[in-house]
Amino acid sequence: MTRPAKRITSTDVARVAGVSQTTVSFVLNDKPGHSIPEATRLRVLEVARQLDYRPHASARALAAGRSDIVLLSLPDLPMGGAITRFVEEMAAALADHGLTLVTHLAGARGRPLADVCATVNALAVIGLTSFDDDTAQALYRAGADVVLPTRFSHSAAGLPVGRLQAGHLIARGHRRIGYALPAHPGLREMAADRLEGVVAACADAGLEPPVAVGTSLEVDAAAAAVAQWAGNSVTGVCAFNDETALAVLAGLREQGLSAPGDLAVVGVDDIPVARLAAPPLTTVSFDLRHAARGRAEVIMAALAGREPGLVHREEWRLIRRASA
Amino acid sequence: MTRPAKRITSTDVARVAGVSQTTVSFVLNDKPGHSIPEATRLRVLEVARQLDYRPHASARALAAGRSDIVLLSLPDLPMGGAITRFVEEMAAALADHGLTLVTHLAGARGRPLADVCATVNALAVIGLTSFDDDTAQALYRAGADVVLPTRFSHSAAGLPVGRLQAGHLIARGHRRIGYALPAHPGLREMAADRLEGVVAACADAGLEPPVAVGTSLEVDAAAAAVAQWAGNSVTGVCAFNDETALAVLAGLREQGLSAPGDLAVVGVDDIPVARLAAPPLTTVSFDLRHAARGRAEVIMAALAGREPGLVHREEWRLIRRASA
DNA sequence: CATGGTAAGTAATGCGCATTACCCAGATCG
DNA sequence: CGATCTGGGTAATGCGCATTACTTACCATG
Repeated sequence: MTRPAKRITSTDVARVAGVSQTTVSFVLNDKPGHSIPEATRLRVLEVARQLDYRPHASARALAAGRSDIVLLSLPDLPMGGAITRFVEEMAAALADHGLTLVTHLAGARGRPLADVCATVNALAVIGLTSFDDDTAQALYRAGADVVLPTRFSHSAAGLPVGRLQAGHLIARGHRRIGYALPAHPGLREMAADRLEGVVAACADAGLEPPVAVGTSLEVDAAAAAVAQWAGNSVTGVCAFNDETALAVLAGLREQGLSAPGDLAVVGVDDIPVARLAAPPLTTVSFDLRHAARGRAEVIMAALAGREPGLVHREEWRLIRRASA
Repeated sequence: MTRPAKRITSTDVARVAGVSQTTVSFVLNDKPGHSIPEATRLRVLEVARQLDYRPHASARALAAGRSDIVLLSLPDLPMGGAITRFVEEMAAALADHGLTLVTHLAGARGRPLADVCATVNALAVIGLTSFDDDTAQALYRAGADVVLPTRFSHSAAGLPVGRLQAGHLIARGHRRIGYALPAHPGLREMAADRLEGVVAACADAGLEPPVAVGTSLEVDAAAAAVAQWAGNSVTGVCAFNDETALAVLAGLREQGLSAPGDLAVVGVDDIPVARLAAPPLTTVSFDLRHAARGRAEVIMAALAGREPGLVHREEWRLIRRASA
C-alpha cells in the first residue's frame, strides 16, 4: 500500500507528447477554432491515456472560473425510496454531461445553502421545490450561474399524477374520493400539486372535491384518518406517495377494515415494498431514469443559455395491483 | 433577478481590513506559529463577516494540494432507507468537520471510481464494503490521502446484528433458524457478516446452523424461500434487512401462512414502513446518526494520521413488534 | 516580390488561495 | 554600542489549468 507517484499534470502529458501544455489543453478540451492536425491530436490523446492523465478539477475550476458541480438542495425530510432513486439517476445523467452532482441536506444541522454553494463554487443549484427570491438572490451572489427551481414534481407534472390516481378510482365506480396528505411540512408543496390533480379529476367527473386528510407514518394517525374518511363515506383514497399509502393500509387494518373492500387505496412511486404490501399496492409510477435525464437536459440547456428544447413527456402510468 | 457582483476574495478582505492577503489567510486558517495580535485578528474576522467572504474551495484545494472532499462510493444497488439515512448523517457529520461528502454510484453507467476520485481531487475515499488491493492502489494513485474500507457494517459490527436477531428468536423458543439472504450481489458481503452472527448465536445455543436462503424482493421468490424453510422445519427467520423481511412476510401471505405463527420474522434497520407492515415487523435498529458520527471520526483520525481513538460502541437494539 | 492568409503551434498570464521567505522596528543582551 | 532576537507583519511564489496574445513556416495571389 505505498503511495508514491506524483499527480500527472497536463504539463507531463505535454512533455511526453512533445508539445506545449497549451496544445494539450486544446486537444483535451476539443477547443474549436484552433486547428490541430489529426496526428498531433491522436498523439496527445494517446499519451494522456497511457499516462492515465486526469485533469485536476480544482485547477480547472479555478482557471475556467466555473466548476462542474451541480448542487442539489434536498429538504431535510424523510427521503422516500423514490426521491433517492431520482437523485441517483440525476447524478448519473449529469455525469454523462461531465457534471458532478453533489447533494446538500437543508435543515438545522447543515450550513446555509448559499454558503455551501460558494465554497464548492457550484455551477448550478437546483432543488426539488422552488427557491424563494431571497434565496435565489443569495445563490446568484454566491456564484451560481443557474438556479433552477427544478422541482422533482413540477407543477405541470403534479397534476397528471393526481388525475391518474383519481381517474382510476372513479373508473372503478368510486363516487367519493379521499386524499392522504403527508404530515411532513417539507412535502406539502409537492403534495398540493398532486392534490390539485385529484381535485380536477373529481370536478371533471362531477364529483365533490376530495376529502383531504393529513397523516403521518404512524399507525394511529393513519387509523384516525381512515375514521375520518369513513365518516365522510369516502370509498377510495389517493395517497401522496406509497409510504403514506402503506400507512393508510395499516390504519385500515388497525380498524379491522381492509382494502379495497372498505377503502380502495392508490399510492405513488411504486417503491420496492409496494408490491409486498397486504394487499399489494396499486400505485402510479414513472420512469425515474427518464425523468432524471429530462431534468438533466433542462439544466444543460439553462447552462448553455438555451431554451430547454423539447422536454420529454414524462410518462406516468398506473400499476394495478390489489389495493384499488 | 440579476445581480452580477463579483466574488469576494481574500484580497478584498485584506484591502478593506488594511492588511495583506497573507495575514487574512493566516487569520482565517488559524495558522499556528504566527503571532497575530488579537486586535488584528478580530478586525479581519469582522471584515470577512461583513463582506460575507467565503473562501473559494477550488483555489484553496489547488493551493493547499488537498481538497475537503470525501468521496463515498456506493454500490449500485437498491439503496434501502437505512443506507440513505446513513449517508445523510455522514454528510452532516463530515460537514461539521469542514469536509464535504460527495457520493458516487458505482456500476456500469458511472465513470470508474479512481477517475472520479482524481477529478474531484478527493481527500479521502470511503466505501461501504472493503476495496480490494488493486482498487485501493488505484485510488492512492489518483491522489487520495486516505482510503478507508469503512464499511457501513464493519465485520466487527455485522456479528452483533445477527446475534441480536437470532438471540431473540432463540429466546422465544425457536430451535431451527432460517436466514434470508438478499438477492443483490452488492449486498452479499454485508449479508455474510450478519449471517455469521446468526451462525454464532445458533452455535452458542447448541442449534444447527441456520438455513440460509436467498430471495429477491419479488413475492414469488420469497414464497419459494418460505417453502424451503417450511421443508426444513424452520420456525423463525432472520432477514438481512427490513425490505427482505417484508418480502418474506409477503411470501408467507402468498402461501396462505402468516407471521409469527407459521414463521417468525426479524428484520434489520427499522425503516419507516416496518411498523406499517402486516404484522408490524420486529426488527433490529441502531442510531444511525451516532454511527455516522463515529465513522466521521474515524475518517478524521485517519486524515490526521492518528489512531481512531475510542470508537463509540454502536448500540443495536431489538425492536419488538408483532412479527416475531 | 511584397502582401496577406492560414495552419500549427507556443509563451505568458492569472484564477484565489496557502505557504515560504523575507523585512523591519523595537526590546534585550553581551 | 553593536549584535541578536522577536513580534507583527508583507512580498513573492506556485498549485494545474484555460485562455489570450503572439510567433513562425508555409502557402497563394495580385
